[in-house]
Amino acid sequence: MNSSKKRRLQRHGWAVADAAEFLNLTPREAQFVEVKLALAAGVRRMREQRGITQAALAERLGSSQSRVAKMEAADRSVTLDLIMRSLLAVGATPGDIAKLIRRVEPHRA
Amino acid sequence: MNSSKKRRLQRHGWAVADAAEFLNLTPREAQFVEVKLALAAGVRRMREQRGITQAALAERLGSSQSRVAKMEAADRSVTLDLIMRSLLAVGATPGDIAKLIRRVEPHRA
DNA sequence: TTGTTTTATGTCAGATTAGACATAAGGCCA
DNA sequence: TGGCCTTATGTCTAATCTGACATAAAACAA
Repeated sequence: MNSSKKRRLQRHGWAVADAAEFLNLTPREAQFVEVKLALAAGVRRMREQRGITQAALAERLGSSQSRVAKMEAADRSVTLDLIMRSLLAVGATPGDIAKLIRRVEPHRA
Repeated sequence: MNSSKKRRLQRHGWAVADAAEFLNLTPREAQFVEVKLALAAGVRRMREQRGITQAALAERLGSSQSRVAKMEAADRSVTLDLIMRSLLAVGATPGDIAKLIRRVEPHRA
């Protein structure tokens, strides 16, 4: 991980970690973060595919553009609830969502 | 839905609805609630399968028995975040979680 | 370049959820 | 019946998250 991204993440409260660094977190927490990242990335991808701006999505959600930006960045201040609502708001089906989650690497037992 | 359950849900702040009644909620909100219910039910099922008590799960989560009870009831005061962490805490894999979500009925477009 | 649109970041007050605790209720066994 | 274990419900305060706003940065045209 490059150090500027690292600093940015740390500013937002993440225990910065990838691959080996994930050892800072418990395996379960690391997995949780991965799920969150995967779903947030799904929101961005589907939103862009549909040509919807963050502001437009925010309006559908009754939220704000800044929050959508933070959500897509999987900022610590964003709950899975908002991410899930966003997925549904961009038209993701349960099947789409399931697919995003299934791709997350299971952690070694 | 029987009326006692209905009353119980209403006490907890849910706009009570199933099938036709879901028309109270926007389709997206109804879908969100269904996802939440499905995942919460998954926690209960997997926890029971493994013979773990709510108190034991709470300890793994650094939470309390009462919160786990509310979570399994998909109480309004419980976020998807806690439900997701719980699934991982009872050993659900991303595949397991994906399966729970995929079963949710997509709402008619 | 300049202007326009979109996205990113920072902050805040108000709303919501958190874990904790007490206690009721249910289930089970002797 | 009486204990014992487990789950359910209600209620606190502290912690966290929310939408909103301002503004910076980036992306893209003209």
